[in-house]
Amino acid sequence: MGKAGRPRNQTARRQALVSAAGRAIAERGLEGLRIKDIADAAGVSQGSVLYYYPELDGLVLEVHRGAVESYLASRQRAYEEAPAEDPAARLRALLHSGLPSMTDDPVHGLLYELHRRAGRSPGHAELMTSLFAREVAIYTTALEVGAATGVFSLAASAHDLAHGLVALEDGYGLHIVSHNAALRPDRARELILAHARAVTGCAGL
Amino acid sequence: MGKAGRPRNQTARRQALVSAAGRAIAERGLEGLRIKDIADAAGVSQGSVLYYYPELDGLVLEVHRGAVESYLASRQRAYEEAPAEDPAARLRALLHSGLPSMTDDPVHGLLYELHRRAGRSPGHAELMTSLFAREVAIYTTALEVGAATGVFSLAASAHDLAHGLVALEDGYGLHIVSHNAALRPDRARELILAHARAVTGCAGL
DNA sequence: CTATTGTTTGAATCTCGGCTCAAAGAAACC
DNA sequence: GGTTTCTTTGAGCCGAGATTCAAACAATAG
Repeated sequence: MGKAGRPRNQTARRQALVSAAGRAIAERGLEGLRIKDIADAAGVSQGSVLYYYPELDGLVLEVHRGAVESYLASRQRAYEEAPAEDPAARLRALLHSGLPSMTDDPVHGLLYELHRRAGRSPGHAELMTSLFAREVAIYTTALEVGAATGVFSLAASAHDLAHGLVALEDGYGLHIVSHNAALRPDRARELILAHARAVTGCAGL
Repeated sequence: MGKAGRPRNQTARRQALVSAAGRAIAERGLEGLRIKDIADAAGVSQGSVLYYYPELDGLVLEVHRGAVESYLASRQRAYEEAPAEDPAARLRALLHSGLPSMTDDPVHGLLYELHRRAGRSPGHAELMTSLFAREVAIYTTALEVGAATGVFSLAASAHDLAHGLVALEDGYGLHIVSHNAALRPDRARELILAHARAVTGCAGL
């Protein structure tokens, strides 16, 4: 009764599809997402897409999950690559990594696009919640380290201040990806930095 | 050569359609918006919707415009209804009017839904830009009055602080309408209030 | 090799919603 | 009454995209 046949190698193909779907969403948005786009981006036929993801929602959720993870990883990296003995520089690097760049930023654009589903889909809401909490955690650490070494003197609890910084980023970021003409990325970055200076009492930021 | 015939009364019908479309969008979102939904909500046939708005985009833009105006009017009202001799109370009222309420807030939900189009449609981007600028203006006034009467001692220019408050609202509001489980409206309100206290140096907030 | 099962394809079908349009209805004017 | 113009309707047409599916193809075991 030995089983035979071609072995499954679904994980590789799935990852390729997730990546392709991410590119397709970034390009045409969630509304215009067509199975054909995903298939083209992945270099396979429409049938294959359905073979692995009979429900497109599952694929989109996977894209969201991947975007959240890679975004968090990139922020963590930005934080850790700054000199550990300079908490101000680390916080600055963190702040810098949290705003969409001048040109249309694919990562941030994708995340905002996917967050739009959160209001109607528990799965996406969960991912957004998790992203927020983990960003807050990174900031909290950064602030606490600065306070412990005497570089920062915090105006409130590190946790509360971290919430504020993340929310500020989200608010400004929303306007930037939405092409608010009155709010250039440089200006937003400067405003956030000024806020951070105020709440940390650290002029060197 | 006297003209004859039924007079046009398009404005009334157009407003009814805009209102109906707003309700339909709030209910099913922009993605699922169907002409039939608008027609049903307005109590007319599909043909009538097309008669007044051959391009649905025009109707959606009108909905956005209306939402922005009525939202700004409601905030201005909240500000002015608070006692003029108490700048702190006025600022508090303003802050209170800027966050989605506990229950799914139809106004904020609609605005966030419409702002999503801004990244791809110049018309919507313009409305979002205008909304932001006018909110900043209201806050700037509120802060300057408080500073002039000695109730506030501002940590930075009123204009910059106003930007921060609006961005904070947008950031927290985004998470609230997206059902971020870790950020209840009460908590967000308290965090914003704390931030306002810090930058105005006004403990009475 | 054959058998067996996993994978891929793309043309055919199905479905939904936008759009057309001819006809009917309504209001003003003669 | 009749005429003219604006308005409304809804059935039917149409296309875009999802979904199905039978057949072809590939890898591995025996």
